[in-house]
Amino acid sequence: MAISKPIKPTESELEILRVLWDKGQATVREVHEILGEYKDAGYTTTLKLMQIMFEKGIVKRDDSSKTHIYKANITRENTQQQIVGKMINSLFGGSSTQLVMQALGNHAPNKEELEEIQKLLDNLKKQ
Amino acid sequence: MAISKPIKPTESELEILRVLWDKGQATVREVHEILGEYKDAGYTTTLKLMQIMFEKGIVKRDDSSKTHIYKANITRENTQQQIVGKMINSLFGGSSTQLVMQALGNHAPNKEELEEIQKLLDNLKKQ
DNA sequence: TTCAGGTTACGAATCCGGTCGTATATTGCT
DNA sequence: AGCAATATACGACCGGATTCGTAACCTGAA
Repeated sequence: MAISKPIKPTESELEILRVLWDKGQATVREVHEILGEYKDAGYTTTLKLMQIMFEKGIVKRDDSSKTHIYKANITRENTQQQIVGKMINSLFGGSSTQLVMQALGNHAPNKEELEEIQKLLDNLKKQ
Repeated sequence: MAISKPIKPTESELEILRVLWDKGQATVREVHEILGEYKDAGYTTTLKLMQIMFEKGIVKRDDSSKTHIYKANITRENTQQQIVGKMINSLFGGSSTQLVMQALGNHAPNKEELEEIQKLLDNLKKQ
């Protein structure tokens, strides 16, 4: 397994990544309009952000036509793992269980989700 | 229950808070030396940070003697909740279950912890 | 009293994320 | 060709976080 550098997207970058992950790919305008539903920043702000993300290697883009098409260059799963891992260390003293208890305690899941977690738990017990 | 303002400690502030939470209280020097085990910043940097945290109300202090004694002014639990809640929304589309699966999948807990989680799960199922 | 060591206070420099204005290029239409 | 619409590129600014140098202030020991 290759060692992945500690990518640390900022808050704004995460918002953009979410759009890219959901849609698979998108132009600056598409991203900007989706973000615009709950946030108001100028178009060039979104553009600049995505350009910087490109320089950082967080996204890739197809610039063969005038309107560039962007895609995420890091996976949702990896990013989640990075961030959750760091949080477990910095906030929960390295105990994933503490985090799980917190999350379940304050955001109770529904029946189906409970089942899902139960299944995973059963699997872990077997090992 | 009083509405708690959205306190958002920075990364550095969290490091300091962790020391304060663990020890209950500490002087600037104590905090600085503990942080120094894995980080090197000048003493006055730590001091300034803690002074700013005091102004923000994140910590309180007893300045009756020359060497001030600091304590956290927000609880670990509240802070965890804040941050985990935000992460669930921004990274897991509002699904705490997704976060739980992530955490358990990548940081497998031991037997005792599994039991603990199982207990909580059973409780949630009853509701 | 005097001085050395440790402590707080404070201002300034720097860095980085986020924001935007403006210039420049490309494209399609008339 | 000329124009309007839309894109990208780029530099500048703002604010907050972080860092540190220096001054001012105790306090205990010699």
